[in-house]
Amino acid sequence: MARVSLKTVAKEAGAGSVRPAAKAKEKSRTNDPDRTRANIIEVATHEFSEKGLSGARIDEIAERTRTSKRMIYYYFESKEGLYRAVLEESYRRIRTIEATLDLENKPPLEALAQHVRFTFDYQLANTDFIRLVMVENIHHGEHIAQLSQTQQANMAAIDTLRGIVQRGIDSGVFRKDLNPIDLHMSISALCFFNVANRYTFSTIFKVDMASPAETAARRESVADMVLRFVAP
Amino acid sequence: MARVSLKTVAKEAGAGSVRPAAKAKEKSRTNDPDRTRANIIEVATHEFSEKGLSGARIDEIAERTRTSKRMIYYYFESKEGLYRAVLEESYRRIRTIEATLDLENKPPLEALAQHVRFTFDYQLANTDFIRLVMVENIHHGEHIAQLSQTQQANMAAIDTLRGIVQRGIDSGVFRKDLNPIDLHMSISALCFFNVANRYTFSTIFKVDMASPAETAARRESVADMVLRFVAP
Amino acid sequence: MARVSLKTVAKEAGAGSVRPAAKAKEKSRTNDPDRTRANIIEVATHEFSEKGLSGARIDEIAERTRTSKRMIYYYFESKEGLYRAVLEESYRRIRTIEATLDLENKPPLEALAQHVRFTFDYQLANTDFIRLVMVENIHHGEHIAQLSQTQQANMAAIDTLRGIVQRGIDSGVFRKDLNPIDLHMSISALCFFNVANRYTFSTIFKVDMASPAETAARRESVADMVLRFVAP
Amino acid sequence: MARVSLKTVAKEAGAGSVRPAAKAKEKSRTNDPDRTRANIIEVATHEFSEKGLSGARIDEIAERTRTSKRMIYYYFESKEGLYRAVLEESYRRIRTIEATLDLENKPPLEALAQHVRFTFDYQLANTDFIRLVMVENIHHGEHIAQLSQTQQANMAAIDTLRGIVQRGIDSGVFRKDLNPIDLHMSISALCFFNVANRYTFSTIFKVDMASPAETAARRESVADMVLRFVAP
DNA sequence: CATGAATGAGGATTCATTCAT
DNA sequence: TATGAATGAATCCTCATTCAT
Repeated sequence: MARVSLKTVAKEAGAGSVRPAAKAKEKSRTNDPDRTRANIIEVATHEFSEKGLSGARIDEIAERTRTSKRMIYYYFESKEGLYRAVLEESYRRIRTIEATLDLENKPPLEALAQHVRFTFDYQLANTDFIRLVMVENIHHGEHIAQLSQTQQANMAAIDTLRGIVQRGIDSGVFRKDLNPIDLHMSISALCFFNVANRYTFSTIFKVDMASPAETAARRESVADMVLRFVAP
Repeated sequence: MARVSLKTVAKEAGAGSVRPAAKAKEKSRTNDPDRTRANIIEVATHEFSEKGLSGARIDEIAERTRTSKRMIYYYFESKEGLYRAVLEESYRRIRTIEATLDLENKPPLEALAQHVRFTFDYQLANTDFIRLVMVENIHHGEHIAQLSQTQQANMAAIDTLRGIVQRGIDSGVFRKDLNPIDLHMSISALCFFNVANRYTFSTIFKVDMASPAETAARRESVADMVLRFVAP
Repeated sequence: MARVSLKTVAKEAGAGSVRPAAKAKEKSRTNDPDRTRANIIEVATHEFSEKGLSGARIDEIAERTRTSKRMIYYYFESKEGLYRAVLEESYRRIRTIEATLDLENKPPLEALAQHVRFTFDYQLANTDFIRLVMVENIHHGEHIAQLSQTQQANMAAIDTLRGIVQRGIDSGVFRKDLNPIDLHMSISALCFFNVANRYTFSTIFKVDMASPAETAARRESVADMVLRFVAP
Repeated sequence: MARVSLKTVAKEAGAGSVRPAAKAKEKSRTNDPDRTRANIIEVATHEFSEKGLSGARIDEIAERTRTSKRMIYYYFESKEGLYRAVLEESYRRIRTIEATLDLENKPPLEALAQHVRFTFDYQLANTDFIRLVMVENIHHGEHIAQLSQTQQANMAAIDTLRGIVQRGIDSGVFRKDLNPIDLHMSISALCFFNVANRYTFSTIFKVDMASPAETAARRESVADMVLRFVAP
């Protein structure tokens, strides 16, 4: 069963934003709107994910940016505008990534296992995204609701999954009464928890959920649980 | 298989604080420190869970209280002190509740199913608690870490579960390589997600995760997934 | 020339308030109004002298007291009332002390030297008093002005000094045009500075004005300066 | 013997900040950071000197300013930050002034007399500075200790004095065993007292220490005392 | 496009003082 | 007398946002 290595799911946030000439904080005038925007979003993504929407500070975001506070307002209008842009970009990224995995040609069981492990690894490697989702839920999803249909577009994941499920049922290796959305929710839940509740769980159960050993064991347990769930 | 009804797991927060004579906002001098404290915690629990630590406002909490802002500082010293008290109380409550379920005398499979359904229902009925856990994780668990060992004490749930797992393995109805903590994590993850990620998931997948129908179906799917997971 | 040892001018504040049975903070009910009052004043004297009138906190004073905050208001009515009582008591004490020195029977030069050294040592040993005077001057003397004539009564010091000056002039060892009040002011100024400006002076000139060596040298310099000043 | 007139030592605080067009409280947006900063410091100097660090109110300072409370925090971060800036500026000013007096070319006795009278007059004319020093000592010099070495730099006064003393000893008009720092302390003490303890002393001795007559007489007495002190 | 200065509205916290018992 | 609980009025400080250049 092919494994999707962590390298494959390398941290997405900020990927593509490698700026060779950008020495630490020289705040040189870029005059490249796209880069400026991208830089702000990159910084803001991290800040919002670390401190939440209310906890993040525009001043601090501006400071870690290659540009100034004024530009944040110029491009995003308000703190919430910036937050929405961050949210949108994070969701856009995951959609893009999920679409690149080619699982269509693998046998259903293998495809499902790979999908689960990929999801697990992706979430592990993109804690910023996971935490943004938490933040958004704390805010009752009011900002994601404001994004256009396209922007909040149904994740590619569910389509992939739907395909796998169908092929699995058709070939008789999955049970017939599977609901793809329900299955997706279970997979999400199992993967999400590891990142989202890491701190409280680690504290209460005196384990380090972020350690490689725990992580590896957990990944297999999750995959195992999902595979057992779909078996006829 | 006995079902634990929602009634059984009625919302805990505020239980015991039913004060017959307390008309809305009469703000009379109580001179009953316990009641004052409890009232503040009750209100604050809700505010923090709704808006997060940074998003909640002491002024607003005070306003919804039978007492004044000054009293919050009198009893809890600071916003963070209040938050810690809220966290502690929420955890204390769940520990108490979990300990009351009598699953020891039921056959392992039935006990496990009941435990899963209870967990699912408790979390559903106590969204404040779930959201507080999210909030605390957004804050990197720094406040729960400050509570004493006793206060962050290992949940009763894990002990219950350990017992069930042992009995299940002994009687041959569970597979032998089960890890109670791992199992607990899976159950938590599956139950938690339904409350925690309700908003983003509902928005993206155009379903109402809070609806009774969805909820009931999901509860069974979760129980099913867990039972399949432990099967030999 | 007789020296008044530091022992002779032992710290006044709190003298007489030695309470044998008062173990650290047991807050036993005293039911002895005078002792309660004295205890409050003792504590308050120190607090006001350390932090000033605005800087001192009633809560903190109460806490260091054998009694409670309520008693402070019971006895002194307000923070300012307490401060005035503290001021009054401090001035009363110095008057009492100054009157006990018997310098009348000593030759003028020796008497003056002894008086200067005593003043120097008394101030050194009673920094609380000195600092209270500073505090009162920061507040434009408005509280001492509220004390009755008797309470702000001309210090005994000036009478002693007047006597010495007269005898010195009469016996020809002092010059004739000495003004006792002016002389008193000079003596006060020279002694006061050592305690009052200790911190800024020590910091700027990198010396430790509170050290025994500095102190001893300074005492002699002051005495020398005064004696040279009165010489014919 | 040349006298340094009061005019020469005109109140320093605020010198240079004479702004012809600044009508009382027009609060127009200046966009001149230096002026804004200077204006805040000028006002704060007076407030802190009048009421002490704890007694001064940021609100009140802001109100007397051409700008707003927010700007105080913009430039000085906190009440203590503002206080430190005030302290630093006051010390900077006196250093500057002291350095401008040309006493090097005058005969030692005359130079010393002039130095003493100048010190006396400067302190009299700059009560704000004197009172700030008192305030700082009430706070145990903790803020001056936080200024950099340069900022708390040894006063120019001591260098001047050292030169005079050396010349006086060399020319035989001063006694040989003079210690410049000790002499400086005596001069400071004598001058300081007149301003610092004005209120309590005036109240107790029923004189108006601030009156021109008292002041003039005292200036001469102080000069006299110092000159007698240095005589061989 | 870009920046430092400026701001009003709010937000956490503190304090002297009073009340109920 | 004595005490813990309670309070209103400040008081310090912060934040998202806007203006002048």
